[in-house]
Amino acid sequence: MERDTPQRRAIREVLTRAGRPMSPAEVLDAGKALATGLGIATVYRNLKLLTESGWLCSVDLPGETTRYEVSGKPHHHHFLCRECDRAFEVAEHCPGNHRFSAPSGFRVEAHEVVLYGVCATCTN
Amino acid sequence: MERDTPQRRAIREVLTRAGRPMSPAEVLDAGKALATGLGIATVYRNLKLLTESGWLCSVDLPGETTRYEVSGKPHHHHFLCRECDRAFEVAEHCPGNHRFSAPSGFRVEAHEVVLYGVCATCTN
DNA sequence: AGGCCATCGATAATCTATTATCATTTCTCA
DNA sequence: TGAGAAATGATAATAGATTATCGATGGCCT
Repeated sequence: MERDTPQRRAIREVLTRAGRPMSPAEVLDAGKALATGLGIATVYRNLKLLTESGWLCSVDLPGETTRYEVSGKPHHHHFLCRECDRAFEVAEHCPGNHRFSAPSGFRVEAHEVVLYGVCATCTN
Repeated sequence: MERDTPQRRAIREVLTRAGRPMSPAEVLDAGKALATGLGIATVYRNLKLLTESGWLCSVDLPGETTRYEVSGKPHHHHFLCRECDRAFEVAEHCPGNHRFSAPSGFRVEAHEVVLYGVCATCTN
């Protein structure tokens, strides 16, 4: 059966609080504050488990390591801060799938928009 | 000085003809037809050289290995075929940088749009 | 033609991310 | 409470991409 461990609880807590996609390393760092001695292997194991169970979903950004975010959120895109290298969710204004056209013969089934810039924290 | 070798010529030829971003492995495959015995090290070396000289630019797509395309083209996005895993350029209709808004405090400096689907070749 | 040295090909080495191993700990339920 | 199995942490192993090494080759200039 699936057990309720402090480590697993910490990992879920971290991702819920953050509300943004996090890398395994980020989850480890933040998780240590909630579960002393937390190891990277445990982080990877649980990110995988939680993803398979549907609670998390993976987020790939160009040239970046895979991040994970709590699933079930409405359609949104991502913002990557060039300063702190953190990823954020951007829910506002999506041009919509149909707005992205491709040459004839090409069938567009999905799209991904990544914004780059400086986040609110790093701007100050 | 920089020499004119059959290998380097082949690599440039391949990327020019293709007109789309190619991975080192793709360049190697196609390049072998133009330069017998072409090796992967030579491909990497020249992709690096050509990128540093500005003739090529690198293209990162989510979860994909870095690709390279001839630089100097106007603003465009990329299309990744789920069938053949080839990347293409998509020049048509860009919503424009200003159309992608982010929460207040966030400064958007660039954007990347990646379309996923089935290319014209794989559709048939 | 002759020589220098950029370049080549093969492959070993490196790097980063992720997974496997294994002894130990600790949930969970009877 | 006690046993069994899931979970953990440390770390070795793996995987894929890219770079370094090195002896051999061959452009390019005199």
